[in-house]
Amino acid sequence: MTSCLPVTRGDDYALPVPKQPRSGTDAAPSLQLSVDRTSPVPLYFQLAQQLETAIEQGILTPGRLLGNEIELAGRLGLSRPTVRQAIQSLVDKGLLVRRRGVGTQVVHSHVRRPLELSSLYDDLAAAGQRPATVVLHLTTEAASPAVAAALGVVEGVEVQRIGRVRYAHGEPMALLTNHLPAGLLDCRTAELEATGLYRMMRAAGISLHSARQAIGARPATAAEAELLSEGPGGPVLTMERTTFDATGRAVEFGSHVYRASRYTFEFQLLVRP
Amino acid sequence: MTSCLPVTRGDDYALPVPKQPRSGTDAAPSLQLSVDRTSPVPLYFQLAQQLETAIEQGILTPGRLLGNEIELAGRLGLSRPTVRQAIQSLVDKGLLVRRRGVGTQVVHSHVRRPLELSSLYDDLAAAGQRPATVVLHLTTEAASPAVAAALGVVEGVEVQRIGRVRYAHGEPMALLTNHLPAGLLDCRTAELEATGLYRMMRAAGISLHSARQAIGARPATAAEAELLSEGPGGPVLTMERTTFDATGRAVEFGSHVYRASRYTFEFQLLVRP
DNA sequence: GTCAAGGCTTTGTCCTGACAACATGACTTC
DNA sequence: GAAGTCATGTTGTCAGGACAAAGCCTTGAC
Repeated sequence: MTSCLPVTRGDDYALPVPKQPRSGTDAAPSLQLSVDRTSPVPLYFQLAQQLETAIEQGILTPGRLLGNEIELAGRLGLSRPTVRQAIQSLVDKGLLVRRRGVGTQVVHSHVRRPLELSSLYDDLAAAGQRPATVVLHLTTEAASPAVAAALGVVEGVEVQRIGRVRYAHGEPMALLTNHLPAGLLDCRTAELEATGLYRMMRAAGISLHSARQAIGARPATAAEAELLSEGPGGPVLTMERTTFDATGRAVEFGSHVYRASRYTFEFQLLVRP
Repeated sequence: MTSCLPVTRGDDYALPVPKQPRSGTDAAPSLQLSVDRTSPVPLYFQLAQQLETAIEQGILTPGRLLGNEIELAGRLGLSRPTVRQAIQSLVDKGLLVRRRGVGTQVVHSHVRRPLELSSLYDDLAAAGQRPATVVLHLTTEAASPAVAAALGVVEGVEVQRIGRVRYAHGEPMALLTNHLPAGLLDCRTAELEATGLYRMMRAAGISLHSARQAIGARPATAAEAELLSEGPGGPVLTMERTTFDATGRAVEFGSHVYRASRYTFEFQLLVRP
């Protein structure tokens, strides 16, 4: 267990005016950072997590300069590449900004999390809206041309089809239709109604890697309006998504319809330099 | 200029069956990679670009294994960290997948580009749809509560307001309303009608860093329907976006309305592990 | 007073070397 | 024949050092 004390370093005892650390934004972090070398968790990851929580908790305030990398490495007993790797991971997340000749700075608020492959179930649960699900149908059928193209399978091959209504606070929010390659996931109605599809897939060892999405809008059909308790012809948000695993095989094709009056897609995104 | 020849390495002259490189997916890349040490372009970046174009052009086919990092470094006269940095940048883009003990593999098709901070103008131009713009108004006004909150300024402060109609192939596509902090950008109608707002901002040295977006839908108002040549009450897609620069200051707040019958948001996204 | 030159600080890039963790296939043993 | 074990190959992690490039501030000259 390597630890490090707060306050500044040892170059503050000589000069009367000890040469402020340059930038107007105060530096000299008074945080306690430490790494545990006996832990199997990588050192750079330990450091990154501690910095991230410090930012989240407001201990590292926006605009604040981190100490320079060399000094930080020395304080923690790490090498500079390790510290750089930790910082880089937070830069990739958009929490820090580096400027050569200046230092590394905490980004000025606002930025929270970049866009992730979100699941409606988790989003609702995180927002405290008690999600609930009713399975409308759960069948296997021959892949239509559109489904076959999305999943990258031959037309007419057997695929699993899941139809659900998702509720929040007892109100219908969305109509979810999903197609999965046959045999990929052992779906049962009880499970589908208790949790989200992505959770089930992850639990089954399917690693979600990337997805292709299209978001649009159109008037609701009569059947959709009925199921969503919406006026006929009212606008609905549509989202089509094909999800791929790490090897690039499509593992899911979803075609979802949301009540426009109750739902919007919100996300954050970063510009890569 | 360090260069490297195609074909395999020198361990193929002894054994009758030269011990295939393990995996079923063929390895032994026959690509020509080279780095120019006199160039100011970083070595890792040169390598990353060459690998990326090789993947885009299909020279590196999906599922194919890259040679291992040590050998690749040796062939190019680079060190392993440099090669790793190049590979890592492509992993971050979703083009490659690493698996410990196995190797680095080209991702299996589909994946193209992750979501970027896209500009409608550039998107249309890239799709070959000749975008055109008409400026409706270009004024400065006192910030409304909503605008002030989005831009992080005090209510009532002067802000610039831009209203535009964006056309594609002569058809109206979207109504764009943007608010900018006063004095940030010298906007002129001629420029606004010739290019996109983001291009102007980048050209003015404003670095776009991150953005917060919300996408929804609603019925069009009478005025919107008129401007968009859409039936009254027809569904429109709405997008609100606040863009931040590297220091976290809001540089733009946009409130856009798209014809749902003509436009959908399409994007790719990655899951970070 | 203004502008240019130089020095300092900090991150960016790159190298060398080493060991650990994991996946895979072949071998051995039961 | 099946299961466990070992060897091998690959990426993951980490150290320590060196120089380059860029930003910022101070100093100096005009």
